[in-house]
Amino acid sequence: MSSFSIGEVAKRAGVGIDTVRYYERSELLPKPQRRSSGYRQYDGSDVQRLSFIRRAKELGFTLDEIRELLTLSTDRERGVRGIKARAEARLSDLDMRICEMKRVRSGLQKLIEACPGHGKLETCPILGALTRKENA
Amino acid sequence: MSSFSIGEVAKRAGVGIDTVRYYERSELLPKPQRRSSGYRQYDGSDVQRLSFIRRAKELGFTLDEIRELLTLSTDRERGVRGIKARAEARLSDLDMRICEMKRVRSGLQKLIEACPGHGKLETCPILGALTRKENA
DNA sequence: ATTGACTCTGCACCCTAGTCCAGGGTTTAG
DNA sequence: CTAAACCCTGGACTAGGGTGCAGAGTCAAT
Repeated sequence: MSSFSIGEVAKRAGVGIDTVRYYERSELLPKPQRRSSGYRQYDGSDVQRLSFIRRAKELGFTLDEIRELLTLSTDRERGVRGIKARAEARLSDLDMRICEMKRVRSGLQKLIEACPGHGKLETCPILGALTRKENA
Repeated sequence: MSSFSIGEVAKRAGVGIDTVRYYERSELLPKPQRRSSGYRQYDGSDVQRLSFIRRAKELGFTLDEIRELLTLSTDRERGVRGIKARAEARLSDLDMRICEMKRVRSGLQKLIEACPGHGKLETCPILGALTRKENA
């Protein structure tokens, strides 16, 4: 039916041309047909796959993880279970990172609250916290 | 008084030897004295500075930001005010990132909740969300 | 004196996820 | 026919924060 050049498929999926070629090299996208001229030829399923990758990236999956998701998405046996498991792993990873960032945030907040914002350097608690000896 | 070799100063500050040399190249650490043999010679203040860097990194400052903090920490005029301002900028950056991660998290969570974890691939909402056409 | 641990330099390399370039060839509109 | 716009390849380059290596010199203990 309809076939697209690399520029078209890139535009439809909302990624760069170089990105499409990069994904091909990285085996995230199957090697496409070529015209006699050597031009790559794509179809709707490639647009879908590229969009899949883009959206998964927005959810914070790495390209490695996405490669796995793509494999699972064609695996009738382990498919749905596997995908849910990946998503859950991704969720708990996210939770850990959020938690860690909150911890850092509150430490920093306390220091800021304690800092008068003027006066001698010696009185700055932020500097103090960074300078103080280990486990003081 | 007491002087340390690069290996000692690295161990005391909890960083790698190569990292110490890298920080010297990057002008985060002043060029140390050398013995006649060419060996670098450090003292307590270097350990402190390295520890400062390590802790600031744990708070999520980049090496560039740390370079700034170190400059400010010796600037009598703009010192405390400047440092507080950097810390505040860092805090709001942190807030933004936490917020974004929470947004992603809740999107993922919804998909997981909707996923039965078994059955046909076509029924998997996670896959569905990734596959579905833009803004559907 | 010898062994083993340590240090020196300069350079290359790792990761991720692309981006950019040169120097060609191709397609399409006018 | 020609020019613009597109595409091809291989390779270099980016940022950030280091790590590793080779080949040579040095230090401390026995």
